[in-house]
Amino acid sequence: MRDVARHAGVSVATVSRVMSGASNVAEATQSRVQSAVDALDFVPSPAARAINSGRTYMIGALVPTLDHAIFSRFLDALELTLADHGFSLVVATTNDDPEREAQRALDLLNLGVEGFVVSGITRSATFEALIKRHKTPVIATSYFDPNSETPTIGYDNGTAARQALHHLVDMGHSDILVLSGPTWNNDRTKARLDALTGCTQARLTVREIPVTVAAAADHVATIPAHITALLCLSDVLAQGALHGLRRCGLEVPEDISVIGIDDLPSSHSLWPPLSSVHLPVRRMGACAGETLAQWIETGERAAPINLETRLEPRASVRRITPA
Amino acid sequence: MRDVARHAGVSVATVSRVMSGASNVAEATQSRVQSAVDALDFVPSPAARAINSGRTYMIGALVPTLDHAIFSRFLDALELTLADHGFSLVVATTNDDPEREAQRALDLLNLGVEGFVVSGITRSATFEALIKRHKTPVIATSYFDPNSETPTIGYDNGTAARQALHHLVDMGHSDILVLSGPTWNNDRTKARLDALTGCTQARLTVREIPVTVAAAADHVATIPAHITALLCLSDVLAQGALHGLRRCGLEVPEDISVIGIDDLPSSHSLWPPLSSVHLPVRRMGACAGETLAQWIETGERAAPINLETRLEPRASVRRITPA
DNA sequence: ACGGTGTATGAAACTAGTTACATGTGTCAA
DNA sequence: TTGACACATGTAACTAGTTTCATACACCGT
Repeated sequence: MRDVARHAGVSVATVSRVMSGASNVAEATQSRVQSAVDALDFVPSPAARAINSGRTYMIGALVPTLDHAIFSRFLDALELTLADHGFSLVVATTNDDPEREAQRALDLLNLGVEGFVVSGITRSATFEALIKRHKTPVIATSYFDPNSETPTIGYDNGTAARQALHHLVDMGHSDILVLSGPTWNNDRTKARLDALTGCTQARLTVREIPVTVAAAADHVATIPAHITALLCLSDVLAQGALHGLRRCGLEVPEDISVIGIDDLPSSHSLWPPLSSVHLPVRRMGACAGETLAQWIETGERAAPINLETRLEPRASVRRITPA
Repeated sequence: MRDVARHAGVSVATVSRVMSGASNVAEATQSRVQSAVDALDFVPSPAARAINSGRTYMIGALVPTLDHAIFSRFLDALELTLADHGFSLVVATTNDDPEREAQRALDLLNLGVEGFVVSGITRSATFEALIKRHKTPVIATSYFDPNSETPTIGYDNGTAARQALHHLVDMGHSDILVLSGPTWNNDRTKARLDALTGCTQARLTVREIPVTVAAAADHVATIPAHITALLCLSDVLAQGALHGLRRCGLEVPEDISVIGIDDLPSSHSLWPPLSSVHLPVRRMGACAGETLAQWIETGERAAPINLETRLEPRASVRRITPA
């Protein structure tokens, strides 16, 4: 900038004024500075600006993975909303590992993020200490708990699981196999599972497997004969189950009913169309972005928001008369 | 930092040394500074560090959308690789709009990104001018062109389209409907389409529709009777087509064959399993990350990389004997 | 006792901007 | 003609750290 000032025969203050939307700089001076800027290919340093304004306009998002429709939809909506508020989104993946989450949080803090959006409410002590120290706003998503210390913007995973279960029960099913992803370090899955156990209307058998199409497809080969319905705690598992059942020569829903949770965009165009519980992840992303932007601008801590999940009954669940 | 120095009874230089991995600071002084840091909850300013080092360790990614498996897989791999090299990923979506891409690029530049990963090779003049000025490394992906001015790391979209076409031709199909997404502002789709027109082994009818399951499902209701195969330029369209054909009472592949391009993870577990051309997007993400990191560290311009696409023949294409 | 060497530390100059305050000039009204 | 005021601009003090260079002191060998 000193160079530009010298080249234009003005002071650095004047160059600074021109660079940041000149308020009261003479027309002539303005163009003289602009020429110098062009001649020297001058670009102002973002870091230097940030040091003065104290702002970076960056938000960090910590998600288990980007390679899953549920998180990428969420992030898409989040990014769109944040962009509207002048914020940019820095993404880091945690693979559901709290230690890695804490490490990546530190990285983002060292970048200068002004706030965080994270998945779930379980965080390592390191992470907790970090955000307390930096006084960084954090919003937890994919979860709803009005009493959580960090504001949650999401849905009640227990309710979602119960909606799926009740649908199966309503349709006459009582021998149900629950296909779950790992509950280790995953409070969303744990909440879904916890809501199911203790249910007295049906006999539930729970199986914990990796959340992949292949694992679910392989697993359904070993389903006990008395099972009439499959409750998959995520649509990816349900898709795998559908595939695996077909491979075993079983018809859905004639031989066995299947329901999922997530309602991925592709689920309704499967064959048979997959019954599922819709999770409002786009809305969640927009809400989280809006709320976090507000929090940062006003300094007022965000309030938790509960978004409703919705049962989407489709053809993969059949009504049966109990034996 | 001045406060910490005063509190510990040392100079700012010493505090600075302690904060950045003390090399030669006396044990006693070190702990005295640490106490002061803890007492005052001091956290160093990333902006001030950046201003001195001239580094931000941020990479910007510009993609059409996050809400599409092909881009989110790519970004997942990219983020993982960049993290290994100490870089963080800032994501911005462009919706395939060059003007918006340029705007978002400017935003990211004002954040201080040290490099860009973009989709395709078509950029607005504004964008071009911007990166020339800032001398920011840019890598174009999802495309391969060894002669492009910006290095490309990706696959040949024309080859991918031809692989799909040749498979259909090999299986005896000559009356083919091509379902394409919009070519407007999308050089990847355009390249695929261009590779097909001029083909003499089959009669091609091209239809351009939005890239959604619903649009494809609706469209297949109007397929001319003589068509024996559907070539979808993306798996999302193929999935929609599969769904729509079923709705029309047509069997795949008995009544009509369908092939896609992308090979989304879910495609092989559809019914029927979808034949497709596999695009190595994970590898592309890893390569792009690796290469860009190298470029930034060494200053040596990256070389283009061509990744092979691969035909995945599955059950959705049937061999027929030409009438 | 003296000089050489090494380590620990501080003062001040640096990174690249922004901004408060002072100053100079020109216009207009009293 | 002079005071008041607006406007344009420069000076210098800020933002928050890093780094160079100088210095002080301890230790060791002669």
